[in-house]
Amino acid sequence: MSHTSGIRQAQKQRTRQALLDAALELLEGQSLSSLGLREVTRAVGIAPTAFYRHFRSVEDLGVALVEEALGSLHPMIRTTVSPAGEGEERIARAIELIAGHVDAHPAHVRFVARERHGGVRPVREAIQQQLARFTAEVGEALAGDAESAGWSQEDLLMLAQLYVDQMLIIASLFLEAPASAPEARERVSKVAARQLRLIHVGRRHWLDGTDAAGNR
Amino acid sequence: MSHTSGIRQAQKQRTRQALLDAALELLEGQSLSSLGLREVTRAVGIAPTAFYRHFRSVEDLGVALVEEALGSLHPMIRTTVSPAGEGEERIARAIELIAGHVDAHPAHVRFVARERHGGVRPVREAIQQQLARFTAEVGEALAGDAESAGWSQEDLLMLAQLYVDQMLIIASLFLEAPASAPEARERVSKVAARQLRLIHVGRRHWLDGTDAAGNR
DNA sequence: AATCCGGGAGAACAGTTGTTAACTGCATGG
DNA sequence: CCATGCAGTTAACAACTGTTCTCCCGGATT
Repeated sequence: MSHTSGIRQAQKQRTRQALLDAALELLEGQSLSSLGLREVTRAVGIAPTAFYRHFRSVEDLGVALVEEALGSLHPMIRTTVSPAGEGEERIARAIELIAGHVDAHPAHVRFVARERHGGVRPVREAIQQQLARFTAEVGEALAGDAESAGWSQEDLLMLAQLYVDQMLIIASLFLEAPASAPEARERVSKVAARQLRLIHVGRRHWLDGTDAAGNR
Repeated sequence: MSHTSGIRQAQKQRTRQALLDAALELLEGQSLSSLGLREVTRAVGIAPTAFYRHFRSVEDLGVALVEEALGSLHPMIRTTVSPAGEGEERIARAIELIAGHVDAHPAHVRFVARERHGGVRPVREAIQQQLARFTAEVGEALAGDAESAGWSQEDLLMLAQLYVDQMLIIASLFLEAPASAPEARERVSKVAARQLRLIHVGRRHWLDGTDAAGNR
């Protein structure tokens, strides 16, 4: 049996993390499919062969990066989508939250945006899977909302998907807006807010023409 | 002077096209940043050094691929977005058109989706530039629409951007839905239609709470 | 008919890559 | 306290990369 504690295990996880960090940094200028095993170990300062003690391949490392980038983001969903409040205020808070996350973890965001449609199948699928989880969670959160009364499960999920995709788009827009240019950031915020607002308006009037409303 | 015609020029453009085609095919399983010059020439059947007669680097070839993938798509915009008709019908036609395009040129679509956030700067920028053109064109087309009366230029552009992004999302969804599974395709069509419909509803009620409407 | 031009071939270069094998040192469990 | 396990090292491998220089040959130009 292997204890979870101990100097040995701790050191292992430390170099493992170093590999992840180094890879993430190297990935700012290239895609995962061109990231070399030796390149990563060189950046960390260990022998190339030591890589195999932690990952079977660079693909494997990529999948681990997906978990690191998106795995810890799930709790954030509930605390953002679900709380009540006026629509306009919720939109502003969501955008602020996205901008803050991009500022805090730009490399993670870039990685996800890049590898979502990237050349490495397992990584692509891991991301899709995480995003599907997000969609399901957002769907649940939306279901608890008063504005979702009368909505079919199908419609709720399509709206959730719309929101999740929009989050990614907004995040990648913030990523491209240099942190040193507050004007660009503000422009992105403005446009993103309007888009979310339009979706919100569409949501409010979604059932207007339905039989359930009686008119038509 | 170099004549535009002649056996010589024709043959050159032929191998150039062969390079583009081979690259596009190789890119189905990897990203551009990992595509090797030799890899491409090997697939075409010419010496590695001959590559330089056509492109200065793989990056250069990538930019050319962007032009090939998106350049010829601009005329399609007007003929899709602008023609009048009932909203529901326009949505169905747009989705059909996207599905058809993905079926006809899957590799091109995959390339754009992949390299839009990919690791090669010049290619990324070329794509962004083309998409910006699309946004402007869609914006113009929307401006001529009766439903856009009273809309500010800013709002029109944010809606256009929303549409363009949505087109890409839908296209990449079709790409992932195997052409051999009509059920998956149908599911994508259904969800995409609902999303476009919701955006359309939001568009119709966008100005509802505005002073221009007199109320509130 | 003679010349020129340029797409392509060939060889060679210095580096790089992933992966193997056999090793060393040290924290760990009995 | 000693034997074991395992993170990390060193050396070596065949294969591959982008790029340079030199050459060749056939269509184009005069």
